[in-house]
Amino acid sequence: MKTILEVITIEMQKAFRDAGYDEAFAKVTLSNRPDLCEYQCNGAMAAAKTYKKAPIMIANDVVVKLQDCTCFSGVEAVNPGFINLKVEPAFVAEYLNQMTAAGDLGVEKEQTPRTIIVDYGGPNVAKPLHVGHLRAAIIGESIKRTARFKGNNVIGDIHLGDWGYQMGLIITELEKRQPELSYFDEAYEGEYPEEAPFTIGELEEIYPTASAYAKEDEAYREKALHATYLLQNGRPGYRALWNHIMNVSVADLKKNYENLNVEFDLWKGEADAQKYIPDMVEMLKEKGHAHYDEGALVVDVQEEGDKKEVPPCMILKSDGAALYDTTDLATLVEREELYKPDEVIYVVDKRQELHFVQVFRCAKKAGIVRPETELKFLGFGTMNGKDGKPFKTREGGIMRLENLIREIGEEMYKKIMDNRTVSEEEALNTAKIVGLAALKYGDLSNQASKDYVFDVDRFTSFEGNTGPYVLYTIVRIKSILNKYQEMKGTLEGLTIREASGEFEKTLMLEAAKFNDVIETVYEENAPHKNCAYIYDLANAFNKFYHETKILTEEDETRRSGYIALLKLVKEILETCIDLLGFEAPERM
RNA sequence: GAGUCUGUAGCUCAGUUGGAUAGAGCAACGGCCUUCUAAGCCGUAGGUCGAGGGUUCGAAUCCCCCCAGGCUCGCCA
Repeated sequence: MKTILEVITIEMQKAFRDAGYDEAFAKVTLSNRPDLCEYQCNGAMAAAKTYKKAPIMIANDVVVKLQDCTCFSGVEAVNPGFINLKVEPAFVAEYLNQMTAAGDLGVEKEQTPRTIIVDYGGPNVAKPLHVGHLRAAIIGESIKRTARFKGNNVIGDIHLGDWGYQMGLIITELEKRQPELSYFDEAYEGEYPEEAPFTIGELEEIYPTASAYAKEDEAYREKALHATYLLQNGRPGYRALWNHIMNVSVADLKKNYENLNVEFDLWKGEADAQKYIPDMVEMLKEKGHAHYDEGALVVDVQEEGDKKEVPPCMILKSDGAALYDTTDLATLVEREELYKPDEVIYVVDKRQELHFVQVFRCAKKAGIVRPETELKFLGFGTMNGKDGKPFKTREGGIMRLENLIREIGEEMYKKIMDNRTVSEEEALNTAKIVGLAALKYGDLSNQASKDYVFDVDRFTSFEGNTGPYVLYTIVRIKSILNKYQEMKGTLEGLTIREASGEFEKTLMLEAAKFNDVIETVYEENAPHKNCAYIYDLANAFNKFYHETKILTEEDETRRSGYIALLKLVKEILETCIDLLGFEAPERM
């Protein structure tokens, strides 16, 4: 169904036409003066130049034509030329009833669904997830869910860092520790064991150890590089080890992302793209896109209008090895072949912007993707500590993600046990849900592209504009609805009535914004606007709640109207937080 | 050095893409629980929107120039 702004704009367009003006000026927006009106149109001022007329005169002409419109309870032209609109309570109630009946709250699906790949996550195997991975996961998940809600075919890809030097390092260190293993015997021709010769804990220790050795010991480094080379060229023992590393590591990653309520459709990685590299390099050379410069194979991506020099896209190093650019390009080749995406969204640290500019230009220039394929870079800022510097543990180290999540969960658990008398088990479960909401809301309520201050104390205080506040609001609504259902046996078949009070009308107008908000959040890839909206809606509800006796309302028509409204508000809030990637508990 | 992003209340952030009197939360102060969950609600105080110039009916928003800070700048990812 149409958004409420669209409905009102259509009325406004009609009025502009009837008054003899171009309907293009009839854009209606939310009012920025809620004391004066609920919606407004500033088109008369924009039209003043075209028609060489005072804006107020145009506004007056339009207002006359709006007099019979049943949507409005008040239409007014105000100097210098604002058109102020107050909507009829019955109109809003009717709109909300349509939303209730419409399924998915009346959100218009994409007419021609597109295939969208969201590339987020990007963890390296054999390394623990840390706070640096948090934003990609949280933001990417929300982008994915929103695009999917709008009816697109959305594929989330974790894009593992599972290839290259780090693997050579691990293999080298393993060989040093357990040279007797069959993986290192070149003459060995039997089956390799099914059990990995290490646990995830050992693996996480092996990599940093090996990395440190390699920096000090040149021979060790050479060995690791050679091991990388042998792995990439298919030495069976190394491939078998690689499989073990992958299995052990991916199992652990899945557990961690599950705790974050983040789910990938594809667990592809850099390794999957490798087989596309030789043909791609050949193509780039053949078509004349690539040339050698200082020994390396590069593709120029400088374009006219660039304010500064854009370095070429590096395809092969002087020693013939592939690079970051190469892998990302080959991944696009793979994606084009397997999924033919209309759009690929990269949710990565904004510091990688230049790299992606190079890759995107090269991919377009060389025809790796179709000209109409949208390649989007969604760079996010750094998560800083209270001191404004990148977030660290109290000891100054990098914070592991599982520790961060656990700390927040424990903090929540304490608060819940302090406040309420619930069973330990329920408190633990609730703490987990609320903690995750605090974490995600805290992140998503900031503009993704900006750095933000991650303040555990603030997020766990759950006052004001926080995830827990939103959850608390939902829980309150659930509680009322449950009680009503106990009395009446059902919550079905209720109708929202026109508002009888100011707070109720505000709440209804806020609820009616939902479709417009989702549209904006989707188009702009802006989850923080989703957060801002649910905060406003939660506020509107809490104000209404405070001044209205809902369950004890004696007029049953009015009471069932309240309940119908609450049911819709709850559904909106739950839908919104689902798009943000968290959920509400039954009680708090 | 070049490019780029950021600068809004003491702190953390919004600001509907040029609209009317710049908004929230936290922190501070004052009120509201025998009544649907007080993790809530109401109120007070807090601003030269980094500085200056320009564009126009109108600028936190667009342009120019400074100031301060972050980030990036070919064989790492």
